[in-house]
Amino acid sequence: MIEKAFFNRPTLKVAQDLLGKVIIRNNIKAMIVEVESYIGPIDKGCHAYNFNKTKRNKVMFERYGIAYIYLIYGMYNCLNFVTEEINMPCAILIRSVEILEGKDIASNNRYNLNYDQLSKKQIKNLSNGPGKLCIALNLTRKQNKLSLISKDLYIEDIGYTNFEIVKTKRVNIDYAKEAIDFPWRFYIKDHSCVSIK
DNA sequence: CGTGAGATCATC
DNA sequence: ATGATCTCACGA
Repeated sequence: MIEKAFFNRPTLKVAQDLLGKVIIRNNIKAMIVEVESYIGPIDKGCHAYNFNKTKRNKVMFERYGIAYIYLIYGMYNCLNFVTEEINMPCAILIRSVEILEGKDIASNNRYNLNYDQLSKKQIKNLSNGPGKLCIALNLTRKQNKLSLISKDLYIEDIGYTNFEIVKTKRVNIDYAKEAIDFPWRFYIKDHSCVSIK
């Protein structure tokens, strides 16, 4: 298990170090393939821009090492990892994972089918997006504020480092003014599970 | 393969 | 009114 101090480092560093690590959840192992960083104090794309604290985003103001999960577009959840100290609202959005183990559990969460019953398209769409991976991993707002070193949700290092990191703009934050262009989205180069190239 | 509309609701 | 998204139908 990765210790909590892992998250007590600069958000952009933590985000890149998360690539290739594995989320353990309900007997599912899911490798992190794509992330985005959100840095409240200076980031107009972030819910907590300019330290703006609301009922929804207050978890971001807590200490590093917990999950921030919120509802988006009325029907989907997004999983974030909170970084930095208390009252420094920063987080990392998990955008895509590859299911390594527990494929039947994940595919049942998502499609009510076993993995070997999935179509090619369903396999591709199993967990390659922030909303999709939350369904596959059975994460909802009930897990908001959950510790990232709990038995129900934690991270492991499986020693996978043999990849290049692509750094690019974040997705779907057209309203974020100058922050639109911040290169704070990171993904594993050439990985088939990346949501958008 | 790509495109576009509709779903659906907490938040501001 | 809007969104850190996804699905489906449609056309190529």
